[in-house]
Amino acid sequence: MSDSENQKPLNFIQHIINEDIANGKNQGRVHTRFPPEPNGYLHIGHAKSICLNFGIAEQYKGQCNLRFDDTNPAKESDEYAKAIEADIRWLGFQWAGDIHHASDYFEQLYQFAIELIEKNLAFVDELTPEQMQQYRGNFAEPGKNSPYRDRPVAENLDLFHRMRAGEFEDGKMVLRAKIDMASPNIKMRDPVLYRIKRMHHIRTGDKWCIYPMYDFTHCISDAIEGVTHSLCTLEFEDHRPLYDWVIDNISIECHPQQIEFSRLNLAYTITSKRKLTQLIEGHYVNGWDDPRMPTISGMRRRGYPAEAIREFVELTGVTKKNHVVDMALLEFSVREVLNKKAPRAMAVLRPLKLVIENYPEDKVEQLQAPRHPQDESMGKRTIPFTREIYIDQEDFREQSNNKFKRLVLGKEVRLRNAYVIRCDEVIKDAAGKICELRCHYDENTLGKNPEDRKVKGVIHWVSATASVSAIVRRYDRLFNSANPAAEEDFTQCINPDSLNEYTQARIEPSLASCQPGENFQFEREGYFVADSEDYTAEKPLFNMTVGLRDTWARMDV
RNA sequence: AGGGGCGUCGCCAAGCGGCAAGGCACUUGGUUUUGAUCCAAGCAUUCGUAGGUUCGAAUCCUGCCGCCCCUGCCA
Repeated sequence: MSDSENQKPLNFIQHIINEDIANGKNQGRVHTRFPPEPNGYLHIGHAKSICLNFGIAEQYKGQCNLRFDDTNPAKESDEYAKAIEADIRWLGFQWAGDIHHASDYFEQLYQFAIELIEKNLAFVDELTPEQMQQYRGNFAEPGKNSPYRDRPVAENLDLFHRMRAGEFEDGKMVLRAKIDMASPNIKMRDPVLYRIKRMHHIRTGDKWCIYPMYDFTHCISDAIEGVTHSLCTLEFEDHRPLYDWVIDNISIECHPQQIEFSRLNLAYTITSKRKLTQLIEGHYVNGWDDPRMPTISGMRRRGYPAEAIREFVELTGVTKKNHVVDMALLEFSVREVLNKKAPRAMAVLRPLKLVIENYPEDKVEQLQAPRHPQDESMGKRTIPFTREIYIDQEDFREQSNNKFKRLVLGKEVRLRNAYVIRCDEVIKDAAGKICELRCHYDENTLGKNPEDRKVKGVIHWVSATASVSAIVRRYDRLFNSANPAAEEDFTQCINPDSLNEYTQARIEPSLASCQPGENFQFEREGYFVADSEDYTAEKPLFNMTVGLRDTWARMDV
């Protein structure tokens, strides 16, 4: 087959970059950056930006910087910055060189502001925020010039200097660009460049009492770092003329190209930082790394491999269309990765005791089973087989039609990795609840099928006497609405059954000595991960990552 | 109202004037000691809509319709 037949189609950003390279722009150099504000935890939406920026740099043998956009000390913390670094590394990316910070450029930014003032392209304004809003106009009406707009350059220079020196109260003055109050693009109506804010900054401490705004900072930071392609989300499209205006009007060579793409929205989830915080503060979930959270840390604790997240992002593509991606695609990516790498094991979530009457009472057989049915290199594990075992309550019915391929009274079933058994008797308690099954096994069915009959069902099990008790948590979607953010009150559509805890679960012994964070497939159930926080050998705790694809559940029997 | 974007299968998404890729989901068969995996097959006479240009239009032009973003001293 030819290369072209296998080649993935390029996305629109790659087309732009290819054209830039063909035209010799930036001497063929490709340099991107991931610029988070350290004011919260990274989520699936950020994962897209990370994969895109680092991915593009990788593909074009360029570089991708990590730059913290730390221009608003009111919101930022070092704790967030550290968590962001860890999440990026976990996703499998490494930034070029040291970490950058917008605050590294505060002095240069200040000098560029002075340049704008000297060119009569910026002025110090004393309008109150309310006045400024009125002067800005609206979609229908053009804005009006501030009465302070025509101050002499020298006065602006003096005032700006004194703003920095701390002579004025917070909020008393701002530095504004002098562009066009009648612009149909409201972002161009003399945007604020600097505000006075006496706040301790996580990196510059109390050195500054004025802080530059995003629109002034971001483009210059990109240019200083030699970024060639500044990739951001759609809502910044209106900012692009301002991005270009700033770069065009200061003395700097590099002019990065801003390109906007659409955010990654996932059905049945939210990514708004405010709402995520609400989930935590309202104790709807147990922290930022709760396995139901769409945060990177939540997905990690849930057992999603980084590779699966990368693949998912790749599968969703890069365009300018607003879209909402099906959860099914994420789950597909997770299963695909885990199917290959997760060792198999057996665990019974809802144990039902089963006694094999023709099996000797103190006999224990150490059965061998492959860790992976399609990958012999993963080796084998040992599973003890005994007279008393547990099966799942859902794998037994007193009577059923032959669609039910599990254990039925009077019928046979295969115990996975072990023998064929037949159920002879059901024992119930006073309330009529099934509490024990009495069965017989066929000793000639280990590793082979009976010759005279067909046994179609296979169920999983663990030894009653040689298994370990464990807690297993199963998760379902956090919201019952496909678009929780659009609900009047998103907390009203929280799924009350998003967490199901099985406290009586039993696991095969090999699972009791694993490492926190290890992934497994519990056969016939799904993929599970040893909890990275609360797993101990004494009290094993597993989280369900995702269930197996289940065509049985779709049938109505 | 003004500005900026976007409309191709249930969900993503190629396509850039020559006769609708691919993935997910779904359906149907086959293999199987996981109702998993794997394998095979099916799944848009049609590209928001109405006109126009052309031998030929998802692709070009025009009008309309729909959705998203913008009136922080947030990023």
